[in-house]
Amino acid sequence: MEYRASNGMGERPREVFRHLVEAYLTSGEPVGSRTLSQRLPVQLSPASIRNVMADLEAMGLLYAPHTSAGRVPTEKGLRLFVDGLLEIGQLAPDERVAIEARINGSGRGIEEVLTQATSLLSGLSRCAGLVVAAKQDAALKHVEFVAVAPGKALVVIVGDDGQVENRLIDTPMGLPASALVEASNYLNARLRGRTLEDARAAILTELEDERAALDALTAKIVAEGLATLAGPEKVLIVRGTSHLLDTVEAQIDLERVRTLFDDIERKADLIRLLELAREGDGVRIFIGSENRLFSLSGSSIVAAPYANAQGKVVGVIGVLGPTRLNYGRIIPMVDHTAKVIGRLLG
Amino acid sequence: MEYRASNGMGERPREVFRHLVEAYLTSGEPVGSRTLSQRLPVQLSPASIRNVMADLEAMGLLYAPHTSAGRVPTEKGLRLFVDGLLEIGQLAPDERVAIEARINGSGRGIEEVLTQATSLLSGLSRCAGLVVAAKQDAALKHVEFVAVAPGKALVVIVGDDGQVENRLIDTPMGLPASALVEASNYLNARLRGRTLEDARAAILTELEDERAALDALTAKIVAEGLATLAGPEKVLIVRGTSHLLDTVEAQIDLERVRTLFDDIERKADLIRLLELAREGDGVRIFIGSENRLFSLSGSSIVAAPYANAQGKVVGVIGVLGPTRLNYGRIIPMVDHTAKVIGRLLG
DNA sequence: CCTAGCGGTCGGGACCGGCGAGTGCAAACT
DNA sequence: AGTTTGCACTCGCCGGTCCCGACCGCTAGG
Repeated sequence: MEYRASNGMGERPREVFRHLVEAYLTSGEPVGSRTLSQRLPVQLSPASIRNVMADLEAMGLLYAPHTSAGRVPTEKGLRLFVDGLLEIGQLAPDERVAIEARINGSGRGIEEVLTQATSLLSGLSRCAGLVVAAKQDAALKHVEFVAVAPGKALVVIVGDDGQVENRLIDTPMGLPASALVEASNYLNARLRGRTLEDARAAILTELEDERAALDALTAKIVAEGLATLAGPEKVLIVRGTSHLLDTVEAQIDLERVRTLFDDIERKADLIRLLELAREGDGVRIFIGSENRLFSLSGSSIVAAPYANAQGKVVGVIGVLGPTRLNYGRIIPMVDHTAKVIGRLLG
Repeated sequence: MEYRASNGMGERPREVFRHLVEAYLTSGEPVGSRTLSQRLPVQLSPASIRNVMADLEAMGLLYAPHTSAGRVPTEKGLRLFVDGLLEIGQLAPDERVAIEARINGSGRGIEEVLTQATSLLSGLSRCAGLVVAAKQDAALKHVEFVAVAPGKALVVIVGDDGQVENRLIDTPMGLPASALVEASNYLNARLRGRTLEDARAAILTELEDERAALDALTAKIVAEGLATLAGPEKVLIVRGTSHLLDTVEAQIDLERVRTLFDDIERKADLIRLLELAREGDGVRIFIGSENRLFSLSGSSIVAAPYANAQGKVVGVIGVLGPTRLNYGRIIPMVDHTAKVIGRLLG
């Protein structure tokens, strides 16, 4: 009569698997049956463990780099581990304090806070730290057109979060100053408190239907201003990349690290990947080549979204390291950092 | 009767030295007397060359990593080489074309142009590419104060080069809108066409002397606006860092590369170093640990300032790689890129 | 169902010797 | 005197061998 867990594994295999992964995570080397039998809480001979491991290997959770080496978890195995078996540690009190102190202590600018948080995370986790701050869908507070030269005007957009954005647009020659003022007023009346994406479509259709009480020139300015606001710009901050060279694996397979650096610089793929972490509000974990977006051969990402005062997700912060990283320690770390940032944005 | 050059070296030693460095630069390995004797245009036996090399070693220009290895130039030797002995090659026509096409073809935004140029440089030189764009002393075109919330105003500064900058300032409660307009007008009248640094001191003293025809409130705004404009902000763009892992040396001495990455991220030192390249208008070269600012152990920087239409230096572009890089090829490359950028800014 | 033991496999580290590149010195050459 | 030749010596590197330790799978026994 045996207890069967939902994942279709008996109690013993599960325990063996869990300890194997934990041992692997700290050592980075293949784990053999002997080591495991010493480590396991229940008394179990190496031979029995070998049998269990053979089963696990058949399930695709483990593999042996070569005969007569220990076993290593596969990506599938790691996934199972983090999904079900991982016991998430408590954040060490000193780390908790460090995070709060350093983040609260940094300057006021939002970008500065994020930079601080990232480099802190990278330091604590000894991985690369990442932040994506989406500039796009913050609610708007104010829009202003400023003439800067004949035929040129500047659109200044101030977000609710204090973020400021500006674009240069071309204006028709001989545009009266009043048109700019009018355009500003028109947009401010409609945009305030809404997100850009939100308002844009509505205003554009309104303009097309000529329901707006604007003269042609002003309407043109408004349209042009809106168009430039389209760009879904994201900013990506990366810190502590040098940690990517720390691991033993990196020394062997330098080529992999090279492509990783290139990917980070290209950044587009990385941003797209991190965007996936926005859905759902917990920590998300991407292991190895689970997704095609990013050639993270042998790398994992642990990322958590952070929200502003209105509970709206405005960005993602996380950590990038080898698949073999201390998930139990890093997950609460990322989680807590995201929360602290969220609190600070409120 | 022997010809003696100004650097206190005979003709033969100089030739030997030059060829040794060139050989080293392409191979990266210590160069022995036999190899050199084959390479040298004049017939000379290995033994004679050994004698010459012994002299050069005594002068501190060469050193042998161990007995019975070839010689390698010291930093002092490299310095001498680039200063006097280096024959600067012509830029290959296809490279010239590539540079011009890619830079001219990129978008209009100045930052985008620089990013393109940097990643191009990094690609061609197979090193990391660097740009420092100084935001500070572009001439100003327009300044505007925009009220965004009670007690908050935005200062928008538009530079001659189209660069836009903004800062949030606190304003006294109950500030009339007219004060902001007045402040804008006041500053525009005085700032236009001058650089920030230029105008700032003058205006501040004028304010203190109360010579300005402004009411107290407006004066306060102007002062506050000016204060926030102080920051000598620089932007650093780095591309192609993965090339730093290319060289054979890197594989051996990963630790060095690690600190290099950290330095690049910290960026402050790097910027300070690159700023040195602004003085004088040619290409400047920093070899190894010649300067204390930056722990560029084993790294060199080749950098050139670029100027705007007014001939004012507004930034520095360059390349960061191992000391052992093909100076003859890279120097004209950096030089030309800087010129193309300058032309584009005009 | 577990355990103990056996035979087999494989990677890694230590050791050794030969090879080649390069040096320095001294003697011979021009 | 400067240059070349020859020679002895020093290293670092490479490949081979050997041994050890860590594992595994299998089978027999509790």
